[in-house]
Amino acid sequence: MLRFVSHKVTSRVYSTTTRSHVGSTASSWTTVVSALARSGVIDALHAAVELLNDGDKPDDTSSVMVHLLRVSGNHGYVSLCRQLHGYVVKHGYVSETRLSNSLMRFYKTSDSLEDAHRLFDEMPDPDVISWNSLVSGYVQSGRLQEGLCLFLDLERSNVFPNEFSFTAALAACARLKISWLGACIHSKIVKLGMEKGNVVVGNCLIDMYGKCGSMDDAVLVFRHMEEKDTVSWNAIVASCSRNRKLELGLWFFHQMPNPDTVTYNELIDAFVKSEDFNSAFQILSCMPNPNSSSWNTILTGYVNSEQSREATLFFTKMHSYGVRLDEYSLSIVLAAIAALVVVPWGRVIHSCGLKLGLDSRVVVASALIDMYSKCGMLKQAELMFWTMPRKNLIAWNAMIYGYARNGDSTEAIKLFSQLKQERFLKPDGITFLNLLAVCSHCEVPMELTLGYFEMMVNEYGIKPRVEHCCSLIRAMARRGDIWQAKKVIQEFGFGFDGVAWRALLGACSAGKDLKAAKAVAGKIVVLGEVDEDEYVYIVMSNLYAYHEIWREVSQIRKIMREKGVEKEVGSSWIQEQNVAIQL
DNA sequence: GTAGGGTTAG
Repeated sequence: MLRFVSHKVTSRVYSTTTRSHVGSTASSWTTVVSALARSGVIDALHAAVELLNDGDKPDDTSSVMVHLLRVSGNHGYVSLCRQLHGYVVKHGYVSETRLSNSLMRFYKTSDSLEDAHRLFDEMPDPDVISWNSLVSGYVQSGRLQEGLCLFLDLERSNVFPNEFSFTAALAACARLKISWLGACIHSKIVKLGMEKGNVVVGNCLIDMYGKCGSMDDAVLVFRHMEEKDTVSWNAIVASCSRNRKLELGLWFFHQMPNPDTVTYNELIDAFVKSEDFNSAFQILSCMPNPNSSSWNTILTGYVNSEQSREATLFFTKMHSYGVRLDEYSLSIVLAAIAALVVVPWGRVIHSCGLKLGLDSRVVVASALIDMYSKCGMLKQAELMFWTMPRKNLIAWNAMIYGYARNGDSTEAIKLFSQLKQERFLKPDGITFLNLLAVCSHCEVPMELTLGYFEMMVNEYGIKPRVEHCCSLIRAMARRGDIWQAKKVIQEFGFGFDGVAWRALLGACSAGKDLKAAKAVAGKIVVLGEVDEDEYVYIVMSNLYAYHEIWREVSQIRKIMREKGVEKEVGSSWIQEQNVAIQL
């Protein structure tokens, strides 16, 4: 028995008319299907459900089911769709590829990628559409590696990939910045003669090369495209903006026939990235149809250039101008507020989110977790985290970071083990960075810390970055194991990275180990990175002062004065705070 | 009146 409860009360026109056609099944189903295609959707669904419950089976059941699934899926009738799936199984239509494809589309659009995948696995012969649907499902929900693995499975299967398969894979390569695979796919596209005659393929290639930092290749693809649409132009302007080629971007913009809002937003982004906020404002005030994104781009620019105060002022301006605030506006301004540590403002944005119905969106909720934990309000952060309806990895990472930042290693580790139990989530490089950070400045046994590091590399295949090694260095140095820490730097090939040595210097300084600090500072001098900031000078000067070697202290102060890296009032305290938190 | 794809803000 199927049960359909629509969102609104409807008349039963269709059910009565269809009832009168006793015996003429075909015509009633034709009525239903044509109604589904045009208007009167809800009535048609009611009629269809009644027909099915009456045991009235359409001749072309799979076609009718495809229609019903599409329409009820589009209208958000999730329960009805699942029941239709049951009907399909019960009446033995599951092995029909096009019907399964319809069901897959429903599952992936209703956030049940796992159900879509399960369905795919049960299909006797999936076609290229089944494959594309699943690959794009993974790519669109941000599970890029899994999407790419599936694409590679498709390549190995007996199904032949088409343009749609390649565009989905290229999108994943772009976001993961895997240019070599992107280039492989490009050559395959050329070999198959697909690079001409399909604008979307060209657009994806421009975007992929642009995101991978290969500006020249992006331009080359753009130049060779026979047909260009607005997206092609926007993609090339975006590539210029991303790769800091403001002049080139402007040049393309002036050639462009019909710029749209996205084009102008890209230009705003290009100016903001080169910290030319005045030009960005100018575009915002002159462009034809500014939207929330146009404003958000400037807001993001302020946050990224560490002008949090300006960001909050700009947000106020957005509000007073009546700009529609979306989930991104809220999450960006929350990042600014978190940096400024102003809880009352954070609360205002929280209630703003509640009012707009955006508070449970992943970006907003994660930003709230981050803001509350940066303001030391862990209980509030926890409340946000546990009440989130769908938690993605960003939310988990934000909460682990919250514990790490507040020095609660027990809770951080507990949450990490809970994350490991999650079926569809996998810790990433950021997760381990937060976890190792908490190990490095709390009383976590060294074996456990090393265990996490090895787990990251061996179990999850994550290549350690210099930041991961810095945490390990701090953890070792904290236990006085400066020379083992030094070995870590060299073992992982970060010997030429000033960041790693600075981390070690910080560790030496915390342990008041002057001898080791002198050696490490010497290394930084050799690397030629000593003039980058006053950090090395300040650490050494403080360390000499601690050991009461005043001659060296005044010597360093003299060098600092000469080089113009004068220590500002209070900056030493800030430095120490930074060393203490170091996340 | 059958199913699948791309660009911007995070």
